[in-house]
Amino acid sequence: MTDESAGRRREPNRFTHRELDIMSVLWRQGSGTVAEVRDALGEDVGYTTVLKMLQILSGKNAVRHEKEGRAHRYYPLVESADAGGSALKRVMNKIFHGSAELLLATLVENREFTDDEIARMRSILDRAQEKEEDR
Amino acid sequence: MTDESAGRRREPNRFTHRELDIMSVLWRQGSGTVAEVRDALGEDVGYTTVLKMLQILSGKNAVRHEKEGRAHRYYPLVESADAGGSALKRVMNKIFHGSAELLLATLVENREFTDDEIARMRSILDRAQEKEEDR
DNA sequence: ATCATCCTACGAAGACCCTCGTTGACATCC
DNA sequence: GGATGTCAACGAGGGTCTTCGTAGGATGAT
Repeated sequence: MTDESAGRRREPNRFTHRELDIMSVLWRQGSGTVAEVRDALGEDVGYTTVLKMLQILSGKNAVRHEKEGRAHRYYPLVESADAGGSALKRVMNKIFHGSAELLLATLVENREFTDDEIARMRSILDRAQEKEEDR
Repeated sequence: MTDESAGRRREPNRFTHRELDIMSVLWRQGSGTVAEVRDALGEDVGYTTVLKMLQILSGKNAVRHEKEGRAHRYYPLVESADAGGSALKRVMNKIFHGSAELLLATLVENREFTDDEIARMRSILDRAQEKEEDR
């Protein structure tokens, strides 16, 4: 049975659970060798497991690697903002009926923010509105 | 190999892709029989597939069902806000380094909002700030 | 040279996900 | 009564995901 007929999506920038763990490390740290990524994952994952995941991600063109000594250093090719945009879209559509407001409301309900954070979030909205008015 | 030792998460309110499709229908419509859910999914999915997914979701206590004539009517037990909160947390932590601001910025970058929408989002932030000041 | 260490590469094991075919129950229509 | 249609239940098939064992190459120490 093919992916398509099985109904599986091959959306761009979509990662499996473990792939996302790995990408998360690379986004945070900019790059990493297998050993570095493995250390950064708090969990107890085998060395070859991490290597395998990075090889799979290479196959998907989500990362690239360069030789560094005897090892390889991996760099993310997919931007976190792109992956995040896809993920947010999916969450917004499937769970929040396509409503960004509902999404934002849930976000602020589940965490407390400082005044500063709220101010910065407000200015993000201000900028979006200015852009809107320019059109 | 158990789930735990395999490193798989059994996080609450976490759904597979297809499960989320089904839950999404139930959240939108409040409830549904197998046939109704199947119709609501735009895609071409077999009847027994939808039934099976609903049975799986029952096993996870994500839905419950009542007899209705010869059929069963399914109701969501998990709230969409709960599932959304978990999903947002995961996206925020894995992709946006735990930054809600970065998340919001990506959200507004990927979609254009009307003045009204932005105003309502702003008032969501206002309310969050008031709550903060009360403490 | 020999050994230990660190690395990549390969492939298989097993859990998981999603699919649907088949069966049997029950109702309705002719 | 027999044919038809709708339904739940079960289970198997095949793809995906994640794991790691093993092999083999390179490097450095003894």
